[in-house]
Amino acid sequence: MTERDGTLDGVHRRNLSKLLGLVHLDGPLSRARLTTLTGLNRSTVAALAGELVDLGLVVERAPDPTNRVGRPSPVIAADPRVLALAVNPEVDAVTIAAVALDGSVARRERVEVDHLLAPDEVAALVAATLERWRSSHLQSSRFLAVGLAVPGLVRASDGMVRLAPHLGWADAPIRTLVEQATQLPVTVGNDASLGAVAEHLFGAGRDVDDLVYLNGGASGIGGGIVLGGRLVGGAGGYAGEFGQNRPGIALTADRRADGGVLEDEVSRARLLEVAGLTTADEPTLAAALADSIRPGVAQELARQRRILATALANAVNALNPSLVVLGGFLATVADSDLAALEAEVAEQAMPAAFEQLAIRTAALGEDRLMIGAAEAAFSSLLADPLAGLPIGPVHEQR
Amino acid sequence: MTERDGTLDGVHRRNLSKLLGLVHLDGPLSRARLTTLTGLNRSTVAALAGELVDLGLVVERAPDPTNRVGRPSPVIAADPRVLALAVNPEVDAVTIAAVALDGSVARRERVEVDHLLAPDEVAALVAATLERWRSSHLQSSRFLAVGLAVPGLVRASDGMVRLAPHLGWADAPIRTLVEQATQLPVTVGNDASLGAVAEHLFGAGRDVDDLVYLNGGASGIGGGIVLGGRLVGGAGGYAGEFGQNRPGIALTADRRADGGVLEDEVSRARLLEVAGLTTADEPTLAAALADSIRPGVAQELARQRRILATALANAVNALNPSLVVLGGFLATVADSDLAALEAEVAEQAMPAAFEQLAIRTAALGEDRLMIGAAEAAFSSLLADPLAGLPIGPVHEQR
DNA sequence: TCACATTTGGGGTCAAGGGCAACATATTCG
DNA sequence: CGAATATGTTGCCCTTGACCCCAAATGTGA
Repeated sequence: MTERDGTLDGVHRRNLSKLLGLVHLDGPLSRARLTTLTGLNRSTVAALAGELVDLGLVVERAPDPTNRVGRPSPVIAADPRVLALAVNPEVDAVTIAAVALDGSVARRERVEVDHLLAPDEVAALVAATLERWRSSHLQSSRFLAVGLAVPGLVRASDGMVRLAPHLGWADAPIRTLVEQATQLPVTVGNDASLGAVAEHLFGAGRDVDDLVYLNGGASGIGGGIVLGGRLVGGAGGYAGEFGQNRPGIALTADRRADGGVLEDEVSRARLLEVAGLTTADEPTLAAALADSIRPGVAQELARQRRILATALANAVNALNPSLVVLGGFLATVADSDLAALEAEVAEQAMPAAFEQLAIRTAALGEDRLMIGAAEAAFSSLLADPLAGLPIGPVHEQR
Repeated sequence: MTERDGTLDGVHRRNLSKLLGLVHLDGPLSRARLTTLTGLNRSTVAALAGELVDLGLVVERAPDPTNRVGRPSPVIAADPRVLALAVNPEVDAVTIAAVALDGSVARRERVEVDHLLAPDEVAALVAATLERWRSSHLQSSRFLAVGLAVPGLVRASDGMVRLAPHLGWADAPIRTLVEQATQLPVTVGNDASLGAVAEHLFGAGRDVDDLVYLNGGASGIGGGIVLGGRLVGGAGGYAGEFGQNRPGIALTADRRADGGVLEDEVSRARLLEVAGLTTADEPTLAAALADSIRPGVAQELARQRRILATALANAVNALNPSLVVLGGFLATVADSDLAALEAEVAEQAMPAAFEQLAIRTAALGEDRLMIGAAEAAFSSLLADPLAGLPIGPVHEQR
C-alpha cells in the first residue's frame, strides 16, 4: 500500500478513492459535478465511475430532472447494498446495525443481555446476527467489513482491547475473535473516538477540520480529537481520554473527588443524585434537571459547568480547535446555560484561540456510534477501493 | 496544487518530493538505497535524481568507498548551497542564520539590540543581513526562503503575529513586511512549535511520530505538538500553548498564583528567586540550583515538578504521545529528579498511555529555532520541488 | 406548433508523458 | 574468473487529457 504510492496505478487508486469518498460523504452527485470537484477530465471520471460500478460499489442512475438547459448528467451514488456491520457492546446490551455505504442505517438491533458478555460471546453474537441478516431480507446486499465501537482503551495496531472496565475486559483480542467468527475484516475503535468521527463527517462537525469531541456517558467521560480532518490516535491509539485529566479547580469549594479527575467531578451520577433519580436515560435526566426545583440542582449544574469549562479551555489552548462538540450528559450540562459556559471558557482560554471557537452539542442521535464504527470499517475500502474487496468485481446478471 | 493531485505529473512531483525529503532528512544516500527506500524503479530514481540535480537542489558525487562486493552506487546529497534564512527576533537580540538544505548551519549571527525592535525594523535588519551575506562569502549559494520563529501567537493563514507580548507586537503583518523587504517567500511560526519540529526531525524526537514538546523560557512556557509526524496547528495555528493551561494542583499548599495558570506556577522567575539570582542563562541557573544548599531550593523544584507532572499527564491522556521533550528550564526541573517526575506522571496518566511514553530533555542546542524556522521555510520546496523555485532550473556551465 | 439555435455534457479516439521491465554492461571482492 | 551488486538504455504499458462529434434538454421565432 505504501509501496504502490509513487507508481502509475497509485494515481488510479487515489482517483478511485477520491471519487468514492465524494459520493460516500456528499451523497449522490452528478458526473458533471464530480468532474469539477475532482478536477479530472470528463473521460477520466466516466472511466473511473464505470470501474466503481463494475466493482459493485456505486450505482449510476438516470439523471435527476433538473429544469435547466443542457444535457442532463447521470447521477453517481454509493451503492446502498454495500454494508458494514457496526457493533457496540455495552454493559446492558449489544447494539448491532447494518450501515450502508451511503450512510443509511439499513437495520438496527439492540440485544439486551442479562450478564456481562465475554469477548468470545460478543463475537459469537455478531456472527449469528450476521448470518441471520444475510439470509433474511438483506440477501441482495453484501457485508464487506465489521466495525466495533468499544467503551474502553483500544490499541490501534492490532485491535486489542487493553482495558474496558465496565465490560470487565482486559487485553481482549476482540478483533481476532470477531474476524475468526465472521470471516470479515474487522476494525475496532474507542467509542468516543468513533463518535467524534461520526460527528465530524455527518454531524455537528461537518465541514470542520479541527474539533474536539467530548461525550458524557454513564461510566465516565470519553473523547475524540479530529485535527486537520483526521482522527488523532496518538502512539497507541488511546488519544482523547480527557476524562482522566485533572483540570484546575479554581474554587476549593467546588472540589468533590479526591484526585480531582474530571470524570469524578463532572459525572452523571452526581447529576442523578441531585435530581433525586436512581436511573434514567438522557432525555429523562435532562427534563428532570430542567424542571426541578430541588435545592442544589442549579448549583450542581453550575459547579460541573465551571470545571468542564476549565477542562475545555485547557483543550482549546493546547489544540486550538474551531469546534467543541459535547454529547451525552455533557450536552445537558452545557445546555443548562450555554452562554455561561462560553463565558467561562473565554475567560480561561487564550483570546486568539477562543475567537474562532464554537461550542455545540452533538447533532447525531443514537446512530452516532453505529455510523462511526461503520466509517472505520469502510475506511480501508475508501482509501483504496481496489484492495481488500473480498469477492472481487461483481458481475451483474441481466 | 490540490488540483494537480490525481494527474500524471502529480506522481512525478510527489516522487521528486519524496526523494528530496529523504536526502534532506537522512543525509547523503546512495542511489541504490534510495531505490529501496522509495520502492521505485532504479531507472525512475536515476531520472528523478538527475532532475533534482538539474534543479540545483541536490548534488551527485562519486560513490563512497565501501568495502563490499558489487558495483558502487553514486551518492545523492542535498545541495549545501541551497539556503534558507532563519530569523528569531527576541527581546534583547535578533538571531539570524543561514541554514542549508542539508541541515547544516552555514552562518549565524546574533544582533544585540538596545530597544525593542518594531516589525518593520526587523524586516529591514533581515533584508540588510541578507544583502550583506549574499555579497560576501555565500555568493555561490542561493537563498530560497525566509523562516521566522516568533515568540508569540502566529496566525498560520497569513503569518500575522497576533500577539507577542514580550516584543510588544500586536497584529503585526511580519510576513508581508519581510516578504517586501527581501523579495523572498516567508513563513512565520511560533518559536516553540518550530522548536518541536526541529526536535522531531533532528533532535530528541527522531523517528518518533507522536511527541509533545514543552519549552520553558524566561517569559513563559510554550509548546508544540507533533502527531502522526505532522505539526499540529489547529484551526488558526495557535495550538501548543500549554503554558496558559490550568492543571489540577493536588496539594493546596503548592498553589502560588491566583489563576493557577501553568506558567505562573512553574516559572523560571521562581527558580531564580530561590536560587538567589536575579538573572542567569540556563546552564548557570541549572548549576546554581544543583549546587545550592539554600533552603527551599529542593522544595521549589519538587513543587514545580509536581505541577508539571500533572500538566504532562493531562497532555498524555489527551494525546497519547510516545515522547515528551522538555526544553529550557523545564529540562532543569526534570533533570533535578527525572525518576520522580516519571513516577508522578505515571500516577496520573492512564497506564496504557504511560507505558509507551518516554520523557526526555531537548537534544538540540541553540540552533534549534534556526533549524525549525528553516525547515518551515523549506517546507513548500520539499512538498513540491518543481513549484516555487524562484529562478527556475539552474543550468550548470561546464 | 414546429423547426432551429443554444447550452450542457457524454462517447470515442488518439497523443503524451511517466514509470517499469528487460537486457546489456560496469565495478568490486574472493 | 565467477559471484554479487548496481548502473544505463531501450521499448512498452498504462493512465490521463485534448479533441471532435454527438446527445439531450430548454428557449425562441416564424
